[in-house]
Amino acid sequence: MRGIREAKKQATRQAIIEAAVRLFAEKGFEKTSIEQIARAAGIGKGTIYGYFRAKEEIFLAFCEDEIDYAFAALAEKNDPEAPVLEQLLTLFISQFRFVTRNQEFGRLLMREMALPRSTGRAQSRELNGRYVRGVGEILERARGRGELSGCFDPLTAIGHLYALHLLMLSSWYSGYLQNEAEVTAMLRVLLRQALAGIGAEAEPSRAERELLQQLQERTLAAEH
Amino acid sequence: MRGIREAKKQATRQAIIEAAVRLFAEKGFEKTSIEQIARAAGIGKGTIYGYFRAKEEIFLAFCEDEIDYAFAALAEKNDPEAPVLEQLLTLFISQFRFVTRNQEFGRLLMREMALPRSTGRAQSRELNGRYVRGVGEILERARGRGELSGCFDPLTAIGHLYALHLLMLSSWYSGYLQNEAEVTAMLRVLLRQALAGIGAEAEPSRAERELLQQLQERTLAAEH
DNA sequence: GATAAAATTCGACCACGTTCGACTTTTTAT
DNA sequence: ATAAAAAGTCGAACGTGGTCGAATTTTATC
Repeated sequence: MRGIREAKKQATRQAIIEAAVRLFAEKGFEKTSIEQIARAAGIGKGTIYGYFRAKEEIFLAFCEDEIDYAFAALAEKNDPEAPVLEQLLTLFISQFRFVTRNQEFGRLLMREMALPRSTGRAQSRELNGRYVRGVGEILERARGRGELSGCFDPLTAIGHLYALHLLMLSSWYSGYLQNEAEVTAMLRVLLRQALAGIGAEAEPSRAERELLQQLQERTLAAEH
Repeated sequence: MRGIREAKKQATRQAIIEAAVRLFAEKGFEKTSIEQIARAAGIGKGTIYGYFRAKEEIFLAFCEDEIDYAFAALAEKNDPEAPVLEQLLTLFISQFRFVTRNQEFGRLLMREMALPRSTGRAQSRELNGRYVRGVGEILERARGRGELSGCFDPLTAIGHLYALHLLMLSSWYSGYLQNEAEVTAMLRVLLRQALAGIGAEAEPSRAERELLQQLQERTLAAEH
């Protein structure tokens, strides 16, 4: 019976994650102690470190699961034949919602994903890679049906789009964009512009101009 | 004499920063304890918290000073009549060098700037704002001398460029870009494309294609 | 100059994340 | 079946960042 250990181990691991997530959601990440998690999971404090190297890792493990789920849900919701702009918007907004459902969770996750410490690089790249490939597929399909002019470089195109995704999250966390409506409007403009560079058409609009004006004041004003 | 306090206060503050920076550079941020900083600054542990609310804040105060200096140095080095692409590159690379001179410093700083906790928003916006305005000025000058077609929106243009700056740093910390040469080459391509969208011309190249190919493998490959 | 009020300093203290090594349970080898 | 090895468990102990209140120094008032 080689399996007794394996089975227990997975069960314990899951128990830790579940206890942790429940407590994190209740009281926040920083206000939840390792000891409380251990108690809630019915194990000793030190045992946790046999499963996770640090408190943060428990949280990231949970995020990985959540992201799996979110991507699956997205794939179901997304119409692979919709205009490329709409598909990208769906992807970005879904990421936005995930990240902002709990602000603290999202910040920790994004910090680890976008600016990982050297020990977290592999994890970061795995998560980023999934995202990047998601964007790539959308672009590839759009090219396949002629929506994008053929002469674009997939890597740099993805780069631009990924950059906008970072910009969106950063703007949200810095307070430049304050709600989903603003985020959506801003993304629409920026994505359209980026796609124009890639090889779709872009036109300005009216309500958007107003938002831009408003944001301009919020962003460019010097503080002193 | 109302000044005795003020003078001492500034001196102590500076002493803390200097001691902290020296120790951070010697042993790293996390390996340096508050008590060690206090000892090195010749004061008690608790006193530090009269000047800074958290360990991290000591470091950020130092960064602000450094950034002042870096921007001043940049303004001196930068040729305001050079092609817009070169000016942007100078700015981005200077940021890159600052941030990567000490990897750990840079990561902490960028995390605080790009994804601030709510208490750090003001600080984040102040630092970001400086950067954003720097980009804006470069664009404005370029437009003034006709290098950019007049019909671009300054805010979204800055958005795209700022996004690329985030992308660059994230790619470096995730290990996708591994040295300054790669960063420079990649930035050149992406900036040129972004500027084309804004209203300059862009053409591909040869050596760049090779790098892109190489990066594509590094970035898009699925891990399993 | 004396005294009250306010600001500042300090290290003992607290709670926490992480490490350690003694102990228990499971696996492997004979 | 049994012993040795390996893997896993545990809470005491350690070092840390941050708090607190008593003590000290500076400022304000007369």
